[in-house]
Formats: sequence, C-alpha cells, structure tokens
Amino acid sequence: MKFSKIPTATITRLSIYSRYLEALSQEGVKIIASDKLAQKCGINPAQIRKDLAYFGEFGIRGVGYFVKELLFEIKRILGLNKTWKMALLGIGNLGSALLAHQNFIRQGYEFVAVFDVDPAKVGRRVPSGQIIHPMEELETVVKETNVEIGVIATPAAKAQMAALRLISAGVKAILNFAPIQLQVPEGMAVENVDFTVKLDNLAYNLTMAEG
Amino acid sequence: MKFSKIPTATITRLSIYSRYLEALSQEGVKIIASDKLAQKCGINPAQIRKDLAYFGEFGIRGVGYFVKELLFEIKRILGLNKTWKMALLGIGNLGSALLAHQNFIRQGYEFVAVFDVDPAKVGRRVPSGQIIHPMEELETVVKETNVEIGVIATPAAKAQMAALRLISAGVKAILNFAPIQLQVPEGMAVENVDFTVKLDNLAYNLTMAEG
DNA sequence: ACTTATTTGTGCAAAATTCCACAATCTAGT
DNA sequence: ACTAGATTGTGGAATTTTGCACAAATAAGT
Repeated sequence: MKFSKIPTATITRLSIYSRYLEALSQEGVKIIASDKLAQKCGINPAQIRKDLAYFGEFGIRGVGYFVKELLFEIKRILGLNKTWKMALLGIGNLGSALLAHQNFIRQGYEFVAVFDVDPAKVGRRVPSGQIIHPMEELETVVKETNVEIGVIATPAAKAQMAALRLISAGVKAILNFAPIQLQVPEGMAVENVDFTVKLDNLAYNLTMAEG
Repeated sequence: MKFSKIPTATITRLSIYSRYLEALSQEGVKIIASDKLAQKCGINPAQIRKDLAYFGEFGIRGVGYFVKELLFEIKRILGLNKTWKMALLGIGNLGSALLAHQNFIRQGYEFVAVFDVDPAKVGRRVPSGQIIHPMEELETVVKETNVEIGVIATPAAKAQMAALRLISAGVKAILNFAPIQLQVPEGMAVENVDFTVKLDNLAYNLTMAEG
C-alpha cells in the first residue's frame, strides 16, 4: 500500500491491538486471526486488516498472524521500541496517582522529572523516587534530562501556563489531563485525557435512552 | 433540522462548548459568536453551528449566541439539568484521586457509593465521607442509592468482573478507567478513559515527526 | 496432485463527517 | 426606510472512514 496520511483512529486502534496481543502473548497464544482479535476489541475484522495494511503485510493467508511478530511490528510502528522520557507537571491527587501507576504503565514510558508550584512540595521526594522541582527549573531540567513528553496534571487554571513552559523548553508532545483545550502552536502533538467529556457523553446517552 | 442519528463527535464537542460557555459566563461575557468559540475550541465555526443545528436554532443572525442561554440549552441537551448518581469501583490511587477531584467536577455528577475488594479498606471512610463497601454489596447498594453510572477504577484484571456486577445491578452506563476493552451486552453505554492509548498516539507522532 | 477449508489483503461502494459558501436574518447608523 | 456590516443556519460538495465481498494465498487431508 502506498504512503498516505494515516488516520488517528488507526493509530488508536493499533494501540488497542497491541494491548491484546500482549495479553495473548503472555497467555502463550501463538497465532491469532483478525476475526478473533476483532471480536475482542469490538472492531470490524476488515478494519484491523486495513489498519495493518497501511504499514505492510504481517499475516499469513489461511492462517492468521503470529502474535509475537505482530506485537513487535505494531510496537515498532508506534515507536515503542524505545523508552520515552516524560515530565510530570502537577503533583496533586491525579499526579500522584499517575506516578503510582507508573509501574503498571506498559513498557516504554518513564517519568524522569516531576514539577509543582507549591513551595511546600518542592524539594520533597515522591514515593517513586523523583524529587519535586519548582516550575522555574522546568526548562533547565527538561533539557538536561531530555524529556520528550510533557504530562500536565495541574488544575485547569494552570494548565495553559504549564503548556507554554513545556513548549518553550522544546517539548513537542503533551498529554493533558486538565479539562481545558490547550492553545499550542502548529506542530505540537497534544492529546487530552478528559473524563468530564466522557461523563457528559454517558449522561447524554442515558437521557436519550430514557426519552 | 430533522431527527437523525447524532454523531458521538457532536456530543463530545457540545461538552467542550459547554465548558467554554461556563468560563465565559463567569467572566461576565454576554454574547459569543461561533467564530470566537470555534477559535477557542480549535474547531471549525461551521462545525459548531451544525452541531447546534441538530437540536434547534439557538443563535441570532448578525449577533451570535447569548452565552447563558446557549449554555443552558446545551446542558439540557446533554442531560445535565439533573444530578447523576455514580458508584466508584476501586479505591486505589486513581479512585482516590477521582474522589478528591469530586468537588472540581462540573456540577451534575456525584459519587453516592464507593466499593473495593480489599478487606483492609472495606468499612473505612474516604476523605469525601463515603464508607467503602465490599464488592459483594454492590447490587444491593446500587439499587438502594439509585446509582445510574458506574465508574471502574480497578486494575485491568478486575475490570471485566466489576463491569459484570454493575450490569447485573442494572447500571446502564460505565466510565471505564481500566486499560481494557469491556465486553458488555448491547444497549450498555461504555466510555473509556485511556491514557496509555493517548500516550501511544503521542509516541507515534513523535516517531513520525523525527522520521 | 487435487480438493476443501481458512484467512489475509484490498478494490470499491457505502456511510459518516467535515467544511465551504452563501442566502437569510438581525443590528445599528443615517 | 434604507444601507452597511455582521453572523447564523444550511445545502451540498469534498473528504474521510468504514466495511463488504472476493480474489489471492496457505495448510491439511485424501
């Protein structure tokens, strides 16, 4: 298949496939067919094959896909064949939860630096070992530690400022947990994790269902 | 405009609009044009107008939209003119963070019951006041307190079981924080909050950008 | 070797979504 | 009343995304 712009939805699905393949791999499953994988992921099987077709031919007709091989390829495609260095901004409840989750995060991501504005927190060590830096040090520390992804877990009111600092420090990707649309220059990759929006979707669905 | 199936994306955007309208309302802004709102939300202005057109005519040509009025209408559309009762399953780091966030959640959502499997946690009171129930009591408590939305903040391995319990208790909507695709019967509304998938998207973007 | 049972990869049509462009409508100024 | 300037609401084109349906390819049994 020729080069074409790859849908974001495809990348999102690849990530979901990789999750299942990882599970299958650990269960010792050697081979999986698109139908089976599709069923597990709640996705159309043709969709899976088409998603993969953007990047090459990874299956064997009449057989299916070798789980480990496909997992390896998808990880390579997603760029997970390296460890991404992240900075965490905002060590509140959510930030702490993310740090605690760190061990559970699938291989490939690591918080190398953490920041907060609160002088009471600055200088303390979080349970996972990192020392909390003041925001003022962001640019220096980010550059020193080669942070590639910034994670914003500040209150909404501080999020835009946090984003600006990350940007001026040269970070090109931001994972934003604050319930606000960040204003960023062209070329920045921003992903929002926004459960209030998801809740609103549920509320709408329930409202419609009941009339 | 006639009745037609409303895109999920439209509902998601309505939620985002409502967030800005709330901010504008608090700033005392009376009137907003779709162009301005679009710019703030990073969305095409025609898209906003079309989204709204699914539900009626809320603006005044040559003028724009009355902020408070439009906010009210969107909230009504989304079903936020009531308080939704939620149950939280899993009082770990993430669950605790969600409870702590509770005061910050936009009006309309409330955790009326919380659950955990850990006997050491059961019976204790969380900072926001709720007593942690054992999972066994889920069905009873959910029915007693009229829970409408279940929030799963358990480890991935326990999430499917948690979902099943919620379903059998009659809950029709689930907000799932576990990194797993829940298998649920037709008619259930499930929304996933999945930051590992978002991270993978960022990793892919960065990988592509650098070649 | 041939046949049957699978399952992938993909051309193409269908469906969904986005967005342009403009008529319709409103305000304000003269 | 009329004109100028602004902004909504929307038909429809353009684009994107999905998924059917089938040829191509593989394995296994006879």
